[in-house]
Amino acid sequence: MEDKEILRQHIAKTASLTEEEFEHFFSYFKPESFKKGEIIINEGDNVEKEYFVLSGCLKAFFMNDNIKMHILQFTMPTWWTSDYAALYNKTKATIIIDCISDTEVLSITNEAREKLCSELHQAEYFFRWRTNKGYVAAQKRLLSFMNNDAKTRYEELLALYPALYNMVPKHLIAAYLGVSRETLSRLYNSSK
Amino acid sequence: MEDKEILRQHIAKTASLTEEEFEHFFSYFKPESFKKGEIIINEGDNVEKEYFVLSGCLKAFFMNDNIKMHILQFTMPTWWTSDYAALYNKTKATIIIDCISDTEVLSITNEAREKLCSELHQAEYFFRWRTNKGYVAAQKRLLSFMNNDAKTRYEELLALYPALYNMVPKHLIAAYLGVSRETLSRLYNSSK
DNA sequence: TAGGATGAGTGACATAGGTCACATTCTGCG
DNA sequence: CGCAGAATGTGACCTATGTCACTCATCCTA
Repeated sequence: MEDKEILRQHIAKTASLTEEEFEHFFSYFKPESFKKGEIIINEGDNVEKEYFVLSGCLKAFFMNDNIKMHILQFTMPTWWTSDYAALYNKTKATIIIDCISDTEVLSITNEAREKLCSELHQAEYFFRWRTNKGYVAAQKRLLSFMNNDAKTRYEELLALYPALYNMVPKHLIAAYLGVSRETLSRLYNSSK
Repeated sequence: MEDKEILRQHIAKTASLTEEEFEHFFSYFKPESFKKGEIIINEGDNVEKEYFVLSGCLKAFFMNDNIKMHILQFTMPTWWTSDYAALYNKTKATIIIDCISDTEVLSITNEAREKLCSELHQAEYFFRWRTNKGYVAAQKRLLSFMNNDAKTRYEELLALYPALYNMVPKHLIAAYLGVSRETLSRLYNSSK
């Protein structure tokens, strides 16, 4: 499917845009491609854009003392990502976003999004609902952290994204679940 | 300060409304009062409203098997709360919101908020940014959970909301931090 | 095609934090 | 005023998970 069509269908789930409005909406986005391993946002960067993934897979993570990696999000096609704290507050990036596989995105700058939102009420509506959903998902994950042990979280994750199991290395899954790779290895070898 | 004024100043930090627009905005809200211990949203309820706290303090929490309580949020004056998963998706409440002290709020129904947002572009803008901030805060808390031990999280919380220490019982702070009350007690008695 | 990354499994041990039991305040209200 | 429940502190013990050290398999790529 064409880039534009992927975005169109994604937007259409939330907001109603005329053909003309969508063309305007789309004109603010810029296609970009990245290679596996490439870093899109690095710690300390000024963050200017957010990204809508068309194909491939990204991860957004925090590095603790250059030792431990904590993954906030795997970003699959039709999901959005950025260091939103840095993007919204115009501070330096504290998280890193890089490519688990070759990835194509549509990017939009903070400035362009705000312009778009002020020009087009339905764009504002769309971005409000996108974040609403993200907020609910973040709360749910927080609750899962507080309430469940590592094994339950592991099973939850696989139920939600079966594709991940074969797509990303296990030590990254461990970094998402907040356990060591050794513990993760023991968990799924014990549950067979 | 009058209720209306509190809301006005809160909105003004994000959005620009004319006097007339704010009157319209405000007309959708309804003042409500609750007593300490009163339950505002209970598990299984249909959730129709969200709440803007004027005075007092609420907590939003999840009960695990009627045994363990996990607190998602303490809601202090000028913060918003609801079971947003239930409110947005029109599902039954899975979290409980009750009053830590006598509390006054302004409530707005889901329906009214949507009507308001469609009528008034700046309202849409306001609610978009409110959730943006909530999302960033939720991510930050998630990261803190993954990255820090209980003691660090405890110190973080007190640094952020010194008022909480004297306002809410310690076992509730423990339920927010995701540790047992015994552990919390040991933490701050050891750090003196 | 060999050698160095990279990913993964596993045993031994350390430790943060949970659980249980009981003692000790505090506090609101009859 | 006094007492029943909350709220809190603390000791003893348990358990999930982390850490370290080592091994083995896989897969690039020079």
